[in-house]
Amino acid sequence: MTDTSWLNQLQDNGCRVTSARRAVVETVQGSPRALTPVEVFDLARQRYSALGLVTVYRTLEKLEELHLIQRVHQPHGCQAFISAGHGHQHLLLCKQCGQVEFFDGDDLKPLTESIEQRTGYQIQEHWLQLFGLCEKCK
Amino acid sequence: MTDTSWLNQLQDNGCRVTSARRAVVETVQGSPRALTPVEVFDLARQRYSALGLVTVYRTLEKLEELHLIQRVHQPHGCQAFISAGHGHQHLLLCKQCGQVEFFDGDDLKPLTESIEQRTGYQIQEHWLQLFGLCEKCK
DNA sequence: TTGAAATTGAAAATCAATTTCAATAATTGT
DNA sequence: ACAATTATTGAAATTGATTTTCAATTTCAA
Ligand SMILES: [Mn+2]
Ligand SMILES: [Mn+2]
Ligand SMILES: [Zn+2]
Ligand SMILES: [Zn+2]
Repeated sequence: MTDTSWLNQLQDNGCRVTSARRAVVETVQGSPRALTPVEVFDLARQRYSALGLVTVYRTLEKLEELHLIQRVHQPHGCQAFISAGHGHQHLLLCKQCGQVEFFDGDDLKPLTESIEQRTGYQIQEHWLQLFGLCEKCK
Repeated sequence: MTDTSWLNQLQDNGCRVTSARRAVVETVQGSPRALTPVEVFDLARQRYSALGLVTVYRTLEKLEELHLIQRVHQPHGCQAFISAGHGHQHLLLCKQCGQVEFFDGDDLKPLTESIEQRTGYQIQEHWLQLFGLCEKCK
């Protein structure tokens, strides 16, 4: 996913390419950790100083609709966003520095089937998130 | 966990037993689904009509401190609370009616060890949540 | 180049959550 | 039972995040 590609996808969905959007897109796309709207605002203004916070909210909303970013839920808050993972992936977060990694290969089928039998529920989705310390922080 | 026990635990931690707290405790404790502060407010006022929303927030805060309730994160929002699970348990939520069940017996050790090797992270915690349809709703 | 349509940021409005505070209610010691 | 002490209360004000409104500007297809 390159910078151009995010802007292209916006364009393909009837959006116009503007300086404000470029600044937001470049900021969020390059971040190794999840950013809140205000953090995006502060960082993106270094690229385009006339940027308004409202446009940050509006752009994040569009990027989330297109599944280019995703919301990250954490004990401290659930307002931050990160570049979306690809396919079936889950998040691994460093509790120290906030660095985000994606992983895949989790197999929850045995677990969910056993729980379906025990509870009578039909399981459709799961949320899985790991927390720990990254190589630098541990 | 009976009603008395929650109020006793509050009392043991230096809190007084009041009508307002009784109403909030009885409401949250008896709920099969997660409730937001405003939902607690509306339901608890049927028991004690003079209740204030501020007291709901304050009581929920205390109950969470004592680990008697826990916050439930969902796609639509992360403000709701439910009676806490016991020991190492995770949530199973009905997407239709919101009914909450707890389950245990998940074994993520093989997965986390493999991810520790792949990523160099030291994994400390995990969040797991299942979504689906309960017996009645499916 | 032109003009329609999307986008912008400032300001106002909304909504959830917290703080302040004087009045009230629960406990403690008598 | 009865004060005296202290926690608790709800109303109102405040804060902080997000959304809406709107007139001015910018983008882009023709
Ligand atoms: Mn998975
Ligand atoms: Mn587990
Ligand atoms: Zn780290
Ligand atoms: Zn259900």
